[in-house]
Amino acid sequence: MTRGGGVTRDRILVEASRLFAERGYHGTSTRDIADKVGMRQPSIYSHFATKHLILAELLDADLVPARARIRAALDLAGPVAARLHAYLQVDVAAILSLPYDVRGLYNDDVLRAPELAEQAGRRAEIHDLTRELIEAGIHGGELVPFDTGFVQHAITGLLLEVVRERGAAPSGAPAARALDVADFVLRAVLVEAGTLDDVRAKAGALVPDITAMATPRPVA
Amino acid sequence: MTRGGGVTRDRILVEASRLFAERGYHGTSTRDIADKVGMRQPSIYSHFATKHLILAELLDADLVPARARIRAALDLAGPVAARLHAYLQVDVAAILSLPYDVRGLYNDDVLRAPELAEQAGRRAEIHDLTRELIEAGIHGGELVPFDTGFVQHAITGLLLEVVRERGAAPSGAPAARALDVADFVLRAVLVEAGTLDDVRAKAGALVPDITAMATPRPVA
DNA sequence: ATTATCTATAGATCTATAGATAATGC
DNA sequence: ATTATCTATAGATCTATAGATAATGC
Repeated sequence: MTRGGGVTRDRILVEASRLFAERGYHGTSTRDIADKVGMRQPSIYSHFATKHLILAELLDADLVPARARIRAALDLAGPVAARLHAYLQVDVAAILSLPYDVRGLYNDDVLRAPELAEQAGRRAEIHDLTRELIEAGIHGGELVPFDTGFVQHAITGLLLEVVRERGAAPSGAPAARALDVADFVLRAVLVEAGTLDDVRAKAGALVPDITAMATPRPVA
Repeated sequence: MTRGGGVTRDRILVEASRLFAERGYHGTSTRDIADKVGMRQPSIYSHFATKHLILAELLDADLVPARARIRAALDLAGPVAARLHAYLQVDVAAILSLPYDVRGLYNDDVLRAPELAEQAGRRAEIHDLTRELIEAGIHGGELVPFDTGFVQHAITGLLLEVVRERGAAPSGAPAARALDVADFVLRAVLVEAGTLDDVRAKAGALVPDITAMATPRPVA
């Protein structure tokens, strides 16, 4: 079949993501991937010039929309608490809905490879923007003055662990877990515990905005 | 030198832990480790029968005391909130004080290897006991009824991320970050936000108990 | 006599390239 | 004419073992 619309390419990405999650990037050979797809090992190279580029594309599938989401949360107006709550909901739901198994993507060791410097940079940028949002909330007195870096790491840790919990398949009902994460973080950092219901209500109104701002317009 | 008291063996463990953190277990060769220690690659095998056993020993250095800590927290009497707060403090401080670079140890993919089944079992046991403590707190009305598994994953994610934040060297003042983690989690799960100061005070009193119960008696 | 190191190497990988073959598009 | 696959393979690893050598303990 010629011009299959990238079906084989997509299958390589899906199977590679599963194997990376199962055995890690270094523990997965191009032969392993080819076997799962049902082709010979060198045929992988008809679709990707190097093994690193497979991982880079998987990372970008998560990182590029994730960066758009945190930017959207920063660009919106209104209380930080509601924007943070909405951002977390949208972010968790989006990650849990990806067609790939993202569990193996964020092992720091792999991201430190020079071939993935661009992706590492994107991730650092997301973390910077997250700290910026938290800092605004602390400065405005809405959020408890934890160390900003600590809160960013806490959020990252929560996201990674929720991803590990989901397992291989995209989650059927990610909304419930997304709300758990948003509630957990806001309960931890909100100064006025009594305002959580209000924060949730305002956040609910912002969710469509963030989703819309972070959804790339269809190219075709 | 004969009978060096295991100095070389210890150096292998330290250097291996750093390399595993930097490039991952599969991305680190026994030659890489030997180079750092300053010996030839096969000499590693005078101290460890297989490469997996190096990782197993590093994992156990964390897992065995960690299991003792969560057991201690479960065995103590009194409110769950204070015990959970104390446990988190002691646990974070202990992990941050380990002489190894623990960042690379808990990538799920490596733990799934059959050679590390024993360590995977220990880790699962720690997670079970953590869920048990949380469940007791929810049942007693002290903690918000989040999904127990979610809270356990949240704690695990926080711990892993704090470890990544610390970097390669054992942290000089782990107590501050330990308190951050304990506060963050308790704020997130405590029903009565106003009782946090009281929880902290009670937890402070429990810290020495957990530490004592989890410290193995010197064998010699 | 025991222990830790060394050199040399077997045997099994792994990534990536070269070049042939077959199938579709124009 | 273009594209995706295949077979074959180069060249570089990687783990682990065999067996020699040197240094200390008794």
